[in-house]
Amino acid sequence: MARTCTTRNRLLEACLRILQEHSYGRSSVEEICQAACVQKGSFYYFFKSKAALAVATLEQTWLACVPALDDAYAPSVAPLDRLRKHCALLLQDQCGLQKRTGAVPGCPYCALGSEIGAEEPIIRAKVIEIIERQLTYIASAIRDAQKAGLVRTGDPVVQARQVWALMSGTLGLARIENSLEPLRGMADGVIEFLGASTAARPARKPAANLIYSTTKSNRN
Amino acid sequence: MARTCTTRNRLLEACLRILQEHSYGRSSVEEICQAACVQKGSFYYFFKSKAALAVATLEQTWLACVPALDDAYAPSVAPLDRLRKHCALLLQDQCGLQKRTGAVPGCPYCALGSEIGAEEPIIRAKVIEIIERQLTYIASAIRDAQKAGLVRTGDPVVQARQVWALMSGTLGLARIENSLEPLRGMADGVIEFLGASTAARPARKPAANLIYSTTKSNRN
DNA sequence: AAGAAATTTGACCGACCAGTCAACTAGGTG
DNA sequence: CACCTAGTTGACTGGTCGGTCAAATTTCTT
Repeated sequence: MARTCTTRNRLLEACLRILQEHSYGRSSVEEICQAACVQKGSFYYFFKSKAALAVATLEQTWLACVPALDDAYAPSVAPLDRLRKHCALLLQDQCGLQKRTGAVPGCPYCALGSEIGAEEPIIRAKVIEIIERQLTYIASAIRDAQKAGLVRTGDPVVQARQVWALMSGTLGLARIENSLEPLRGMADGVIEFLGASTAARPARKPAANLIYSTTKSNRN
Repeated sequence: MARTCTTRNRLLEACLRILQEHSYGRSSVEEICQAACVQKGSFYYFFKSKAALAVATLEQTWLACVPALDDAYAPSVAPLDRLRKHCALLLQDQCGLQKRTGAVPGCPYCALGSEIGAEEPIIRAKVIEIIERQLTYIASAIRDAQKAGLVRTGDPVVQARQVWALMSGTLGLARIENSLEPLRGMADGVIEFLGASTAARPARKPAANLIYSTTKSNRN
């Protein structure tokens, strides 16, 4: 029971890696299989379709970055610093991916959701689900910041969606321009959007885990 | 000389229409030709490749929406109202497209740029070019708003890129969720991002032209 | 060892797709 | 009229892709 095979995980890893380089449409099952050293038949033993693999990859990618997010949004962190850390995580991750692949891939959830969400309902549903989870983090930080009187008032849920849009749009711009530059001002943009009275300087810490990176975990 | 054929324009129109419904990868030349009532051979008489058609379509789409943008950003309009009008235009346009196609397609430039910018340099270049043009409008309004003391200070170019990211991210969210709802708070979000002191109410006017709509112009 | 279950293999299929091409047509010009 | 050019046609090519399948192999269980 314990010793199950790595094939499925290799496919998930390869899928994320390839989705970061091409679009969904240009990422063929064949290519993913080759990258994972798996035969096509095995692929369809584990996944019902290409879209099903994408869904599983999105979920896995999310799970892999939860620890880093939990760390950034730890209650001991000042509310606005949580958002700063979130932005720093995104920058750091895109930076690592750029070094490895030569391209800034942006947010895989948004890329997939935007590209084929309309034609693959299961992918759209998963993307929306993950976005909702992200919004939970952001909204909670905003709520706490409001309670502490650090920012202007307003519906935290509405504001969270706008902060998310700002982040997502910035990642999109980074992807289109293939440049990390837009990401560098992202944290400040978020803070200023929230109307921080006189924001303290961000706490610069070497964050540990990356987001959106190909997972190294092997748990089945 | 004057009476040239409509084939090329029909292809541009059909291309935009189909790009609003599918992704680039799922939009086949065949399909576009059928929608335009044109044979494949004719297609390749006018365009070197599928990517070349996409580039021409982006440019044409941009040109078609310049008048509405010029109107929204007219010097006689108060700086912040220009941004409000811009947002209203986007909402109005997505609304019309939703009614016609049943889906909220988001921004075609971003969708294309994000999907295949990395693999089709000519498309990436055109998308970036159009984004730059949009930024010119936004930055100018921000500059004027700052001069009038309506908003907080800051580099207008940097702020324009962040405002653009907010708009683009909101459009992306609307596309993913297939809902106009995110767009409704977009103008307020932009204004609040800029830190408007005590912003006056937006001027609600029935704007004339749409953005991103299939062009009705027939000029060759 | 025997048998069952899980996993792997790679050939194969039908569909689709971007792009080509040589022949055809219509309209304008001299 | 002959001729030319811009535009049109649709069959065709070479390749790719998502997905299937029956058989082979490995692993687990008894």
